[in-house]
Amino acid sequence: MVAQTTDGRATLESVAVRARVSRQTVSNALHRPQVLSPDTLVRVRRAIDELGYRPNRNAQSLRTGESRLIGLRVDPVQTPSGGVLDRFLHALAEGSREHGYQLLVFAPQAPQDELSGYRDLLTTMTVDAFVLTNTHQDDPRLAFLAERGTPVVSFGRPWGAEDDHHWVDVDGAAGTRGAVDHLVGQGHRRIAFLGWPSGSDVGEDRRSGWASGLRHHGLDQGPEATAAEDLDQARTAAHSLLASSADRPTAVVCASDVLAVGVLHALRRLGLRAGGDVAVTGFDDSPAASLIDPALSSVRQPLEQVAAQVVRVLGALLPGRPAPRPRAPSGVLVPPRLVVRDSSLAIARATAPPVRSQAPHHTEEIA
Amino acid sequence: MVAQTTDGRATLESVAVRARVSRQTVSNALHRPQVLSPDTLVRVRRAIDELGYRPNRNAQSLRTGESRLIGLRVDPVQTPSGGVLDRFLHALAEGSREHGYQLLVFAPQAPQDELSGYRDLLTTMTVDAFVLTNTHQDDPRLAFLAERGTPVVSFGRPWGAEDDHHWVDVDGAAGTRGAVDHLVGQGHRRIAFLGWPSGSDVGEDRRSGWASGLRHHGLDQGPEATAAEDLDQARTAAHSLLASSADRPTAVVCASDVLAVGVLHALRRLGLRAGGDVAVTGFDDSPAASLIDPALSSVRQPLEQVAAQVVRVLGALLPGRPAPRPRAPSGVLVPPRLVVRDSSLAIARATAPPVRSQAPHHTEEIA
DNA sequence: CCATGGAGTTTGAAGGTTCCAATCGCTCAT
DNA sequence: ATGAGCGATTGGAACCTTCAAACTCCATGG
Repeated sequence: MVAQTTDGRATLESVAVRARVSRQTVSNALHRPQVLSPDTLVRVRRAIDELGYRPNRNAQSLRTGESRLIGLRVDPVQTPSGGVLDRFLHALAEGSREHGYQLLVFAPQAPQDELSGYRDLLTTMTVDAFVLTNTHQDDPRLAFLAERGTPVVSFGRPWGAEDDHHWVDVDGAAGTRGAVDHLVGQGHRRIAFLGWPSGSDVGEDRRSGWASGLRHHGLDQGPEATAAEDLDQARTAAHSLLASSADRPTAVVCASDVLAVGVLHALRRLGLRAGGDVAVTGFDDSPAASLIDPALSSVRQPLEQVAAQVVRVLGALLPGRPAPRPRAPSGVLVPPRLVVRDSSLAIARATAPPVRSQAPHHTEEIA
Repeated sequence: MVAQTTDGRATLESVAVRARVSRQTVSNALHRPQVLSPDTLVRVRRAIDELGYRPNRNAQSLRTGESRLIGLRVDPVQTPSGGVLDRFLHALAEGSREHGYQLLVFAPQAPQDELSGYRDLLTTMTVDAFVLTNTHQDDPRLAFLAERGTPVVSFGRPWGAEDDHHWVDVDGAAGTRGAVDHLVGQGHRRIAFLGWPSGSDVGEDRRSGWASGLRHHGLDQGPEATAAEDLDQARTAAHSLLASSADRPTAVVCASDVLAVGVLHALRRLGLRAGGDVAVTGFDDSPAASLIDPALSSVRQPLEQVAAQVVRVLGALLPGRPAPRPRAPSGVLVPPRLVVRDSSLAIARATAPPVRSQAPHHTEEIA
C-alpha cells in the first residue's frame, strides 16, 4: 500500500489513497467516468490534478496488450525531390496523437530479411499497427502482416491488390488531368507527356490522367517520351520531344519535378522560353520547384490530407472505442492540386527575369 | 504457471518450462549469459529459438523503469530547402536501433504550452530521452529537461549556453571557410558574402567562416549583404552586391541555398555567367541544388555523422551498460563538406557540347 | 568433520495498470 | 418479508519481466 513511486511520480494507488477510493475507481474515473457518482468523480479528479498523476503507459500496455504505438518505416532517403516525407511525417504524427497514438519510426535493418524487423516489433509488443509506404504488388510485408491480422494502412496503392488491403493514395491521374485542364485553359492544344519508362504503376497512373485529360477536351493524343528519374536522361528525352520545330508541342506535362526540370533545361538549350513558348508542369511540388527559374508549376500532393485519412482508416482498424470496425479493405483516393507558377504561364509574373539579352557567351545555348 | 500467452506468444515462463529451468535463468541467458553454465545456456537458447521468444518490451519497461524510446520532436515543416529532416531522421533511427533504442517522433501540440507535452511523455514513462532541434539560447525546453535530469542532446548549438547542455552541431564556419578555400583555389580573390540579417547565430557562424577564410588567405574582407530566407529578397540583395561592374566580386559565398539561388537569378538578370563570371556557393545541399541550372555548389551537412554523434552522446547519458557516464556537458562539432558543382567552376557544363553529351555531374568533395 | 566460499540456479516480490467477480446498500416487485 | 435487480465501489488476480535474496552443490582449507 505504497502511496507513490520512489521517484515521486504519482500512481493509481497514490491517487486512490488521496481520494479515499479504490484503485479501480480511479481507473474508472479516467476511462469510464459515467459509471462514477458525480461527487466521487470530482473528488478523484481533484486528487489526480493535485498529484499531477499520469498513467504509466508501460503498465497500461502490459495489461491491455496494446502499445498504442504506430510503426512507420522510413525509407533510406530517396529521390532528389525529397521533402515529401517531412510533410507527411509531421501530419501523421499530429493526426495519430489526436487518436491517442504515438508514432514510432524505424529504419529497416537487414534488407534481405526485412520481415523479421516487422515481426520483432510485433512480438515484442512494441507497436500495434503499421503505416507503410512504397508498397507494391505482392509486397511480402503486406502479405505477412495481413496474415497476422495486424492493422496496416499503406500510403500508396498496393497496385494490383487494391481490394486486399487498406490504403490511402494521391490520385495521380487526377493530378495530371488537372494539369491538362490548366494548360488547355491557357490555350494549349498540343500537349506532350514526359514520363518514366513503363513498368511503374505510379507512372502509368500519371500518364493516364494526361491521356484522359486530352480526350476529355477532344484533343488528339500528344507526343510522349520517357526517362528515368535522372536529370541528364530527362534532358535528353525532353530534347527529343522538343527538337523538331515542325510539330513541337506547346506544353509538356511531366510525371515528376526532376523530369520537368529536364524539360526546362532542354528549352533553354533550344533557345525557347519556358511558359511563353512551351508550358511545363511537374509533379510533387518539391522544394526545388519554387527555386527553379522559371518557377515550376507542379502538382502538389496533399500530404496533410493523406495523413489524416491514413489515421482515420487506421483508427477504424484499431481496437479504439467506437464503431463496428469495417474489416473490408478500403482504399481512399485524395485529389492533388496544381500549384501554378511561371513555367506554365505565357505572361510571366513580375519577378521573372527577362530573357537574357546580349551575352555572347550564351550563343551555344541558342541552338 | 502457464506456459504461454493466450495468443500464442512465448513468454519467459514458457521458455523456462521448455528448457527445464527457472524464469530467472532465462532472463540471465538474455542479459548476462556469462553467469550460466555453458550447457544450460545452449539449452535455454535452443528453447528460445524453438519458441521464437522475444521479450515483451512493455513488461521490461515497467519493471526497469526505462522505455528505451527516444523522443524526437519534428517541427512543423520549415524552409523551402527541406529534405534535411529526411536524412537526419533516417540516420538517427538507424543509429539508435543499434543501441537498442527506438525513435518516437512527436509533433508539438499546444504551441503556447509546449512543455506540458514533454512532461507528459516523461511522466507517462513513454520516453527516456529527447533529441531536440532548433534549440536557442534560454530555450525553456532545455531548462525544463535539464532540471529534471532528463538526458537530452540537441542537434544545433544552444547558442550562448554551449557549456550547459549536450549538443552536436555542424561547423558552419568550417563550411564557409571550406567554400572560401575552394574559391581561392579557383583563382578568386574578391569574394563576397550573402547572409541573413543579423540576429541569427547560425548566420553569424557561417559568416565568420567566410571572414576568417579570407584572412587566412591574406585577402581583404570582401563586400557583403544580407537578405531573409526568401527568394525575392535574396535576388534583390544579390543584385546590389553585383550591380557595379567596377568592383564586382568574382565569387559569392552564401549562407543558404535559397540565398545562392537568388544570386544565380541576379547573375542571369545581369547577363553574367554563374561559375564563369561569378562563382557561387550555397549551404545545405538541398535537393534543389543539383536541379538548378547551373548546378549549385553547396556545403553539405553530414547528417549521418551528426546523427551518429547524437546517438553516441546520448548513449553516454543513458543508463546503458558501459562507461562511467560523463555528466559534464559536451559539444561535438562536425565539419561539413563542400559539394562542388558547376556554379563555382569556371569551366561549366554549359560550355560543353550540348544535350546529348552525357556530361557527368561534377561531384567532387573537398575536405 | 565442519566452516567457508563461490558458481549456478531458484524463489518471492515488486513494477502500475486493467479485468473480473464479488460486495454493498438500496429500491422495487412479488 | 424475501429476493431480484441495479448502481456504485472494491479486492484479488493477472499481464511479463527483473531485482534481491536465498538456496543447493561442491570444492577447499583448517
